[in-house]
Order: sequence, then C-alpha cells, then structure tokens
Amino acid sequence: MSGPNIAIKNHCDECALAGLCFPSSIPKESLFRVTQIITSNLSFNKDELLYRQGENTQHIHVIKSGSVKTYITNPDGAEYINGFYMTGDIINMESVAAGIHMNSASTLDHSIICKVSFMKLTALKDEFPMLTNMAIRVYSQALALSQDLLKCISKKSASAKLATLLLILNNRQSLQNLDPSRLHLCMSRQDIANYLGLATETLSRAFTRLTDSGCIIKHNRHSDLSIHDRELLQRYASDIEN
Amino acid sequence: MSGPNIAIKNHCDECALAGLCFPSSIPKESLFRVTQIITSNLSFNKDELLYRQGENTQHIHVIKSGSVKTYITNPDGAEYINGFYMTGDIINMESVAAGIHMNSASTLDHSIICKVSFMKLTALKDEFPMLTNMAIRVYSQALALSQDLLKCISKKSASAKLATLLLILNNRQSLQNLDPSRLHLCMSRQDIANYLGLATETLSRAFTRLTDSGCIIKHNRHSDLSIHDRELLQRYASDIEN
DNA sequence: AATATCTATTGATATAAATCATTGAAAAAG
DNA sequence: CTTTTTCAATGATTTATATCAATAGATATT
Repeated sequence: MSGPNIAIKNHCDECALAGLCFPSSIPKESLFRVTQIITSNLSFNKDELLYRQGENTQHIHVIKSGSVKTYITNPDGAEYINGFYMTGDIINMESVAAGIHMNSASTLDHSIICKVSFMKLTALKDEFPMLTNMAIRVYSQALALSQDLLKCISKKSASAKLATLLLILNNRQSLQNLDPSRLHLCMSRQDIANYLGLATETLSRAFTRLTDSGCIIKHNRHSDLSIHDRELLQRYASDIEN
Repeated sequence: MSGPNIAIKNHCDECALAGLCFPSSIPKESLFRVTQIITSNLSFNKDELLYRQGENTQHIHVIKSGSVKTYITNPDGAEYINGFYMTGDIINMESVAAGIHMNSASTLDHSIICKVSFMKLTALKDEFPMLTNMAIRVYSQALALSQDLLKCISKKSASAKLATLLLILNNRQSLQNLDPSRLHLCMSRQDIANYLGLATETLSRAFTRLTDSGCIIKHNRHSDLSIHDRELLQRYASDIEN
C-alpha cells in the first residue's frame, strides 16, 4: 500500500478510480458535472489527521491513493481502531446521517484524498437518477463488509484473527498488485493489535506462529509479506489449524 | 419484547411505526402509494426462519412487532449471531447490493414482519424524491451503529460486554416501555453468549457479577431485568469497575 | 402432581492471552 | 559512524476465560 501504481488525475473524467467510485453511475460525457462538486487531490503526509471525532462534516472522503485508519476515542482517552481503508474506499459514510464524524481518521501513508459534499451530491441525483442506486449499493456493501468481517474476527483465536486479516488485506491488494501473493502492511504492529483486540506481544507471537508454520514469509522491515501456503493460512483463519 | 404495546394496522397510513419507518419521508396523503408496494403483516411464530443465508432476495424486512436474530453460518456449521433486532428495525439492508442474503434470520418471539420490494421502492423514489434522502440516512445510521457498538464490545471483559449490551437494549426498549429501567431479554443465554463471543458459563458468571454488585435485579424467568444502579452499570460497561 | 427435559448456574481445572521484563533489530538523530 | 530512540520479538508469570463436570431451577410432558 506504499505508492499507487495507477494514474490519478485532477478531474473525475480522467481519474483511474472512476470505475470504482460513485461517478461510475454517470455517463462519461457528464462527468465534468461531478468534477465541479468535488474538492479533489488533497495531499496528506503520513500520520496526518483527516478529521476528528465529533466534528461537523458535510463531505464524504474518497481515498484516491494511500491508506487511512479510523478510530474511536473513548471518554477515558483510549483509542479503538475500527477500520483500515485503502485506494478506492469511501471512509465516512456513517457520518452522513448525523452530519458529525463518528470517529477520527488519520493517514497511514502519504495519501491523496478527494472530498465530496453530500449536499451537492444530493442535488446532483435529480440530474442523474442512477446516482441514488449507486449510493444504496455502496452503502449496502459497506454494511455487509462491516458486519461480517469485524464480527468473525471478534470470536477467533489470536492466530485466526491475524490470518483472517492478512487474507482480507491480500484479497483487496491483489487487485492492484503485480504479485497476487504479495502483501504490504501499511499499519504498525500496535495498530493491528489494537484493531484485532490483542496485546502487541500476542500479535507478535501469532506472526511467528504463521511464519514458522510456513503460511507466510516475511521480507524486509516486517511490513512486507508474501503468502506462501494460502490453504494453510485459510485453515488458520477458520481456526481449524491450532 | 413480549407483546407490542403500539397499534399495528394493515396499511402504512394507519401504522404506528410510520414515524420511524421509511414512509415518514412521504406526505400522509400519499402513503397509500407505499401501502401498494408492501407485503405487510406477515405473522411468524417464535423460532421461525425468516430467510436463509445465500438465498436470493428482492425485499427488505421491517419488524412491525416482535424480535429477530441474524446469524452467519460457517462452512463447518458453526453459527455466529451478529445482530438482535426489534420493533421498527429494518433487518437485511446489507443484502440489497448483492441481492443475496448475507446471513440468516429467525424470530425470537412471535413477530409481525413487513416486506418491501426494493425494486418497487426504487421506482417510487421518482415520485417521492425525499425517499432517497431517507434511505441514505437510514443506511448511514445502520452503518454507524454496526461499526461502533460491535467493535466496542469486541475489546472488553465479559462483564463489560454484558453491561454494554444491557445498556443498549434498555436504551432501545425504554422508548416503548412503561418503566424506563425495565428490560426484557427476548433471547436465550446461549444466544447472548454467542453474540458476545463468550462461553455460556462465562456469561452466567457475568450475570451473577452484575446482580451481586447491585447493578441489576433479576425478576421471574431470568429474562426480565431492571436496572437498579445505572451509573455502576455504566462503569462496568466501560471496564472501570472490575 | 410427578417425571422428564431443557436451560441456567455454580464449581474445579485447563488454557489462551495479558502483563511484566528483557533482548534484539531497525530507524532516527547526533 | 556511533549513539539514541523506536518498534518487534521472545521469555516468565499472572489472569481471565474456556472447558469439563455437576447441580439447581424452569418448562414441558405424561
């Protein structure tokens, strides 16, 4: 998840994400209309705050490149990471109802973000009725993802949680990667541990477990992996192997 | 969650849920148009299957009265309960994108369910543009709920998980209950344990913990509780008390 | 009403993960 | 290039939860 290997342009009609992003429901010759309502190509360094929990918002954020984590801050200051997002993802769809950010978001890499006013997007839907269908579909997908992935993870052993996460990340990255068995972890061990609800030490042991058993191979800087035995990793993910 | 204490009628324009349900975005004099696309007042006994994971679907389900659990069945047959729903809830919004049920649903009580074809609902949105906004808002809310509640639960101790769930259920039920501190558990201990990712024995110990400490009081049949010390229960929920 | 069946609770023990402490390796700073 | 700092991995111990086993309380059945 380091550098994007797809071309990013200033306007929707030239952006390589167009096929993934919501403008895909709009005819090509009309894409300039979308471009008009978008604040595009905002550039963020690694570890920059995109928005803070509780802030008012009128925009959804689309990740054109890079990666982002979202986290909930408890009254006592504890942070709970509740999502990792990457190229093509929309990241604050849950805040549209209340107009308030339900969590905070910060970048894990240098990232390019595109902001879309949902007021203006709503206005546009009269012009392009398919936009509504697209929106519903995107929401429905997001809900499905959020429901089953997080829930499955919450009931597994440490190695199973990690195996599950690695498979999910690989699955998402394989679309944009040269080597489909390759995997880049853009987040720290602490972040992963927090996300999975584990102590960092336990996570570390889970990593060595998966490495020793031959599921995965670590490359430089503990952030680059390749999946060596996918079947075995899947067995770990379903807690069959232990 | 035994019997609904609100009147349920055959048509949307007479239904007591109207204010909560999506037709609330439609003017009263036009509600008959919605009624026309709805299969309403389907009656289900306790423990009946509403739909099965993997089945095709063209409808969303609205709970007019009663309660429902949803669960994912793993290839190895294990069931993971991933949601409890009650009066006013829409329960398969995540299946709209794929047109396939992502989980199974069965009733926890005798329930009355209302089915709405999403094809027909889409058609109706041209007539009533506000319907789209309502849909987006409902989705956004569902996403927010699914994200933070489940996630918070997944990182807590047994008693904290239970305390959190009790507060959530009470919060939802207090709207329809005479005594706001009263709480009815429509699901079995096994269901709760499964949902929270605990062994039934551990859950049972968590219950006695909360009872012994004076947070909650059990009434007949272990399914009726009242919250005796809400502040203490909230402290348990945030894992401060241990 | 008495028995059988299911569900919830309680107790004893085993185990996975958390915690505390240390070491090692990589990145950043001097 | 060396020192400092940060982050990941490993070891020893503690703790919370799972598991195994038994009991008690409810519900259902006869």
